[in-house]
Amino acid sequence: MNPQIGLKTSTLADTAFNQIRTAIVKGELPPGSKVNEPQLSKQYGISRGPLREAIRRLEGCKLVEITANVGAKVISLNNKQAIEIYEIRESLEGLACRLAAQKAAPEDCRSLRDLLAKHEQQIQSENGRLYYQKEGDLDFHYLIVQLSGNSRLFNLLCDELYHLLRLYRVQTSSSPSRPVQAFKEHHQIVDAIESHDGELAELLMRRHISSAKAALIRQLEPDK
Amino acid sequence: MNPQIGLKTSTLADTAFNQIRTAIVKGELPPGSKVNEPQLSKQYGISRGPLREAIRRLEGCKLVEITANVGAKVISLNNKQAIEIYEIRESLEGLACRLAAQKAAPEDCRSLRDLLAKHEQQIQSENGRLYYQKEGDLDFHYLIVQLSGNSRLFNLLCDELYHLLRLYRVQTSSSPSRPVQAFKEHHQIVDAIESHDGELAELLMRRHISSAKAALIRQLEPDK
DNA sequence: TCTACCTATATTGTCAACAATTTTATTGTT
DNA sequence: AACAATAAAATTGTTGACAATATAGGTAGA
Repeated sequence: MNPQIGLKTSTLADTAFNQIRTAIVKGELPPGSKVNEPQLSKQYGISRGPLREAIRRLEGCKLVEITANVGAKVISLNNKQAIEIYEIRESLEGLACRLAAQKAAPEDCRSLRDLLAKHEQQIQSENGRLYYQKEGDLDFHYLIVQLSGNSRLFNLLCDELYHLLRLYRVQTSSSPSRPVQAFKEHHQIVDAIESHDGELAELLMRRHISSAKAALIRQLEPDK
Repeated sequence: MNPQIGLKTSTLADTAFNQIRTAIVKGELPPGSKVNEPQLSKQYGISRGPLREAIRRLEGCKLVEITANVGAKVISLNNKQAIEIYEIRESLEGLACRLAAQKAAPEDCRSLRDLLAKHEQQIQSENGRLYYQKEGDLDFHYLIVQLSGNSRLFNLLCDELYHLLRLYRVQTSSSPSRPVQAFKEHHQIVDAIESHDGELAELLMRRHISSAKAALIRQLEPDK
């Protein structure tokens, strides 16, 4: 009788989109590899119609590149492109940080502190440190973007750029190289947000990401 | 014999994508209106398959919103969303400007000067002034983003955000309200770029767009 | 008149078949 | 063996039909 509130029915194209995106970001579909429609169609048990719609959406997210009459290929980021993404990220997360500082409520700051505390605990053990290298850093950035209150910014960063960065990490099998330093910088950023100093928060975040970018560039071997 | 170099064959989905996108940005498909598949399919003389792929790509560009089993609607930007876009634009074009200043070659600066001169001529006559209000301003920003050399940034701004701004302008039938002042600011920005002062160029561009945002907010009536 | 329910219509979601193109394999020639 | 031309296979592009869902309209009852 009730149309099952909260249990939103999803279309095959949507679920395929999510599945393939996950597969790409996890590296199961390696960068540069071809996206074979008949194969995936069989694999997911759907016909090519919805599958192609999913692929078109992936194209919109810049996760695959489509050539007419040839098909889709999983995107492969070269170093130049990775640096481009870092530049954009530096700018946008600076913005997110400034906005977050301007409008952060006390409970928002508490959430940030809680997250930092959790990270501190995890960073005690080597295991936690590894975890932090992998996901903890992104968690922090994720939360700040959320606090910025700019939903389009959230979309842009969390639904698009972060996926690309994950992809790049898998591709180069590299992880953030400076967890302890990053952790300190996170603390400074929260301090700035808590005192509603938007300019400082933006500056610190930009520096933070710029350092990460510099670390990335440093470990690059000469690339075409 | 030759596979027709330069005459790249395009797919029906691609052409439909471009046509519909233009129709949306021009206002022929008004914001909030439903995207009817059978109707458009008939209108463009193609079947629903490629049409749906085109719509999925439009979803990726955030120009339509799709609800499962209901269909696609042309996006309608409320004031909050427009401000969000301006915030992002401010940040990203600041970045573009800084990068452009860092790497601008003499001929790049000449291109900028030429464009400004052209705008100055046009701004003499009332007609030109109207033209400048409509497109000249975007031309300038377009060129700077190009000079930044960050191709993903170019994509983001020129292929996505600018289309949304055009859409919003059509929607509210508003045009940039301060062409003379904007023109002056453009000059300052080019000066900064020419002297390779990235920081200043970024600052000026952010101010420039921030002013536009402020003008927009000023002329807003209270919105839900 | 309003509401609830049912019916009819239209629209979206999905599929399988066909056409067009590209990629791979094969053959023949030098 | 290397190369070009050709044939075969596989893949992409497109279409029309059918199923599932949502929308619109109409009828009965209060």
